[in-house]
Amino acid sequence: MQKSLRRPVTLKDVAAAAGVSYQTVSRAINGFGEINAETSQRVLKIAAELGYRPNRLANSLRSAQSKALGLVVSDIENLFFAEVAAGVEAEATERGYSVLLANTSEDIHRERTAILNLFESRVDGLIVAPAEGDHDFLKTDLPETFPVVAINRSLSSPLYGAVLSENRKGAGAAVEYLVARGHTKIGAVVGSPNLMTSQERLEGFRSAMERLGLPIQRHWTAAGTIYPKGACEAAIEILQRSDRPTAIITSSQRITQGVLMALRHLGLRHGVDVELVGFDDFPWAALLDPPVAVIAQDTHNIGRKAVAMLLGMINGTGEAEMIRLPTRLVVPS
Amino acid sequence: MQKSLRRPVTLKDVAAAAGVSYQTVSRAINGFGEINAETSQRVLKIAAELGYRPNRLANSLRSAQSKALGLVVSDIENLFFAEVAAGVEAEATERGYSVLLANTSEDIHRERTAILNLFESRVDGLIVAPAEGDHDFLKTDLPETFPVVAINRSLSSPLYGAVLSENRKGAGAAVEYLVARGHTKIGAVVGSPNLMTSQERLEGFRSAMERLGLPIQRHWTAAGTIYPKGACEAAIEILQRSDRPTAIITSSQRITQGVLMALRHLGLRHGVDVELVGFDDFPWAALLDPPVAVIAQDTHNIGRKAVAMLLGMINGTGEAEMIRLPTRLVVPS
DNA sequence: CCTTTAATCGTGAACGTTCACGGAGCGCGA
DNA sequence: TCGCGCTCCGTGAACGTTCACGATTAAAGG
Repeated sequence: MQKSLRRPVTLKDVAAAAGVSYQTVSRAINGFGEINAETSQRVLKIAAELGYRPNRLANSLRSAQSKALGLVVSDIENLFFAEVAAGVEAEATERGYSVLLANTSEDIHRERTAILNLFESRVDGLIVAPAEGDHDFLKTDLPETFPVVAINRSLSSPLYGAVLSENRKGAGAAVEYLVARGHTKIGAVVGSPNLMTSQERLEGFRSAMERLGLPIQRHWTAAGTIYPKGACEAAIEILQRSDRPTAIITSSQRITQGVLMALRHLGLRHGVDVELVGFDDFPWAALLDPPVAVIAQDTHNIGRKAVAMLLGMINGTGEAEMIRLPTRLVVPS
Repeated sequence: MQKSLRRPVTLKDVAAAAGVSYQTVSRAINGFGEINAETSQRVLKIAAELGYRPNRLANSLRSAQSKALGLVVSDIENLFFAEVAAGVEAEATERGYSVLLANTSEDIHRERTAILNLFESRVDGLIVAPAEGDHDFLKTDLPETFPVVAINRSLSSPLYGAVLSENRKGAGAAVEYLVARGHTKIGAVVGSPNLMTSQERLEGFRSAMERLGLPIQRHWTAAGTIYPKGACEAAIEILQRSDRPTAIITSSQRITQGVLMALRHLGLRHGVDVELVGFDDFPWAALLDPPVAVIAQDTHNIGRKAVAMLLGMINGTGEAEMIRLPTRLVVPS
């Protein structure tokens, strides 16, 4: 009816208005416990009239579960993580959970403080895209059994779950695609060599090349940084050689960017002088001239599966495991 | 020392271990209130040894402020919002606030439930990128003075703040740029006509054209959807005409995408047959062939300023206002 | 020596909810 | 009539913290 009170409406306010105890109101709101159907409806009606909104803080404090989970992402401005975040948010809200977002900018120290903050907010679990570096602090900062699921990179502990892509397979498919298009001299530019994604994608590249009996030239592969600039410099090294490869595989969207910058810088054209296939789909792939093929990761599902696994760990119906989602080669039409 | 307890360490645990009252521990932790320096250090040492982490839920419940703010974004997978979110997250964490993220996928109903959820989580304030539609529910669902700051689009109520870009100026600068490059026949493709951004950017386009004495053809401007597909169809309408414009201005990155798709579909080349200048910067602008000019919005600062204003409203040191950040024309080098 | 004041610390209550009970009222069979 | 069980609802406590005091001690002032 009216909500002239400055103070938010509480269970007790509703109880007083309905002439019942606040416990009864609680039962009506939650639809839980033994309560008469009529009473319940009457209470709910009054609650709606008063504009009652449950206080999740109090609920969480008492019930010792916040119905919130933390999402720690290494670079929210990277489209890959933005899409994963969308998947996480969607799955979480569908299941009645909130998402606390933290961005680390690939800084392991910021990641640590972010995780600490999230823990202090008493999130029920954590989804982390680990930055490069040592993650031992997880074991000391967090309770032994705190539910954590890693995405994109894994966390080298069976206690923590992980949702990853089939990096080796994906890279292999890219090699096969390029070979089918007549390439034999294929190089690769990946991110920091310490990163799991770089390693696995490079491994996939190498084993596919071997399987197909193609030569792997050490100076055709380079590991730079995860940012376009570093990748550009690494690519220039490769492309300046007289015996440069005719095709290059990259391990992420930002590296694809860098390689394209390198090509432009050297006056070469992609798809003509050097063909490109890179990890991660992006909306502009089809709009480049010529369009480039990409190895798309199942970004939304990475987010959704991570949430599903995490909630399983939280309520004990599931456990930490490592799952890998297939990639998909997207060739320009 | 040891944290063998399954139960998290509380203030009382630390108090017992230190032989003081829990209030004293509280004072030491918060560095607030009158406490002896020695005592404080001793307590802090013990707290650290026990691995004490404050429970923000309890803190928030008692102090009636959660030190958290809600970020409701209409499309987190849009790079513009991802960058704004990065700004929000950075400014918020620097100021000791957490960020609760919600994604609405441009659905006003999802936006409403998201805002309700956020309010139940007792966020201290809300940053909202409003979806298209009627926002009257804000007045009924939220307390009268609840702090809300809109981004990208405003909320037609002086109660709520807004952080926007100088849309008219930006569009005007784009027109001037095109005119300087010799264009006189300029069209525009914008998003949904009900959107503030579409309107303002179109207005800026029109007034600049008039100011420069150039003809505005009704059939050179089109309003589609905010997604590439709709923009593509709208652009095809324009570009199929025999008297098509030689240049087009777009009102967002996704629309730029759509126009590029239309050009490709019609066998036309951007920068050759039709020049393009669009709102929102994106990493691939410089890698297209030829590169395209863009009107960059100050995305990070939009996020940061929104947080700054919101925190001002929350602690009473500032008030709701509408501020506009300058855009920047980025021409390919 | 008594009183005042400042510094330091402790105590009870409260925030809004859920948990674990306990108790009233009713119907039903022996 | 008594007792039993079921349904429904209420009461007190608790979650971990802060708030508003009050209590204690020691130094300072007359």
